Amino acid sequence: MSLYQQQEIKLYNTLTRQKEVFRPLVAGKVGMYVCGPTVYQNVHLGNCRTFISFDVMYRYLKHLGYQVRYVRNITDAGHMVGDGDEGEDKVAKQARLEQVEPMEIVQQYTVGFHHVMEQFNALPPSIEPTATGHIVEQIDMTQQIVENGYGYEIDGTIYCDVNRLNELYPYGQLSGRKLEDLYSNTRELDGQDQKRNPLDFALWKKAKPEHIQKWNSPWGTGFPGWHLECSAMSQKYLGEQFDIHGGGLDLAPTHHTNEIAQSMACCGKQPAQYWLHTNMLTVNGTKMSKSLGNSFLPHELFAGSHPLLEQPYSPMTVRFFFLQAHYRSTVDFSNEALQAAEKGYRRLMAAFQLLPKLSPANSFATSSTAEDVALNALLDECYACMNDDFNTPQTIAVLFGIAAKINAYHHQQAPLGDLQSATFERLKMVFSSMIIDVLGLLDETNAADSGVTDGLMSLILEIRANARANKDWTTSDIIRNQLTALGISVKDGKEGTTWNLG
RNA sequence: GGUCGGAUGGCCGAGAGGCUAGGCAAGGCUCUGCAAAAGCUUCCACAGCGGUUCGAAUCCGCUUCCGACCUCCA
Repeated sequence: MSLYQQQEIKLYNTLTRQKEVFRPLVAGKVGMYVCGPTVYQNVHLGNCRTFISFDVMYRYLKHLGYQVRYVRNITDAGHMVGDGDEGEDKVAKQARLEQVEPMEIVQQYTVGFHHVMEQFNALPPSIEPTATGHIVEQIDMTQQIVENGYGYEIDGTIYCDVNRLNELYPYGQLSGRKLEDLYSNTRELDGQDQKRNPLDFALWKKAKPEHIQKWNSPWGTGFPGWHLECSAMSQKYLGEQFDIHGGGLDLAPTHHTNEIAQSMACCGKQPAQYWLHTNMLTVNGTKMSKSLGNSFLPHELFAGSHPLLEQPYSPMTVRFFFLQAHYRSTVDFSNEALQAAEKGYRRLMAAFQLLPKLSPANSFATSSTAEDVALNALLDECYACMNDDFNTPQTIAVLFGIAAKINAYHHQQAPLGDLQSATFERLKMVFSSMIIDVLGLLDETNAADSGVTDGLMSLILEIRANARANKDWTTSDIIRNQLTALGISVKDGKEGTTWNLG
């Protein structure tokens, strides 16, 4: 029996604006699509937050035993700079600015993106398709939409007919908007004259002669509209209908709304059962965004090399910081908050390190005790919290409760022997599963651990133990102070001396 | 302007009609050669004004502030 058969997940569906019980289309399998980055610049932290949120969902679903196919695209064409249809392709523009091939831009920033996600310990998705690698699929989908009567061609560009689609289903549903509201707020933009209606959007665009990234199509030379790649690729790898579609909240009103439009126009089906949206990262209460220029690059954060940063923050500190807020809430970046997260993360990992060293003074309980019941309740709660729309902050709160238990057992402030043997095994399994497998936290505080370091530390601490036995406090304190200066903290406990980095 | 979402203790952040959030910071106690760590403990918050209710941070109105989207952004 898989864990998922014992756990009922509820998740907040943007489409219905309520929490719903998660039931995959195919029992035991989950198809998840997340809108990935446009690779024309360094990823910034807002993107990272979104991908870390979905990484935890992916990890948790896998932990529960689901077979998950996680598809996250790389946008390397068709994403426009500026307003309307006359903007320049982002990748092409960057290529022009850096005087290199578009594919060089794509390569450079894709590699950089992967590197950063690896630093954050995010698992790679199952499939990471690119827009340029799926031009044929996008042309096919456009043709199908035209055949179905929801697309029309004007001078080599194919538009999606939003008015007609709205007869089929409520077009603005995902962002809670009605078509007339959308129209009343449409701005008059240059270059939109050829569309029948301002809300119509391009499926395929005619390329100007100077355009670098372009392909042949039934309508002449052109390139796909930005929204189309996600529809075409999710359909190819996950089917016409799949379970979860995710992305940043800012994608909901336009990009995801149009993805739904394309799928409805092509297949007459809502592509995803559950739409999940992560909220924005803010700095001083304002959305962190590329265009506002208030974003830190991940490496600036890790190095502390940004005027707004008082110190470096490690990838795991940042990951932990993100997970201490729910994915649907905004998170505000500040030095104070990050420093608090850093200490909390270390506290949690210190307990994690103690866990394998625990053993009961005498023997385990053979029947139920109050302590045994209390601990089992905490372990159950970890799952209950994750099941509740992947509530990582609550889960972490429970993990801190468990950490306090572990600390108390270790310092013999509470008797480990009050647990039953099976409960102790469960404690070890659940605590490390939650921290390592589900939350994806690496034990950074032990990162420099190696045979040599361990050996040296044992030697040093043995010398110090001798000094202490002789009440040679001077030597003892010199050793401890020097180690502290090196970033190694030494803690003398009843059961001996322990050390760790940081 | 339209639509949507927020305002929680010194700070960050969960929760969502009665039941401890949690982390960080601060105070006290225990332990300790000293320290650190740890455990216990104190600090009982929900923007304002009305209303519903036996009971509201949580529901309903109004007010004030803030943000997001409506152009590109995760």
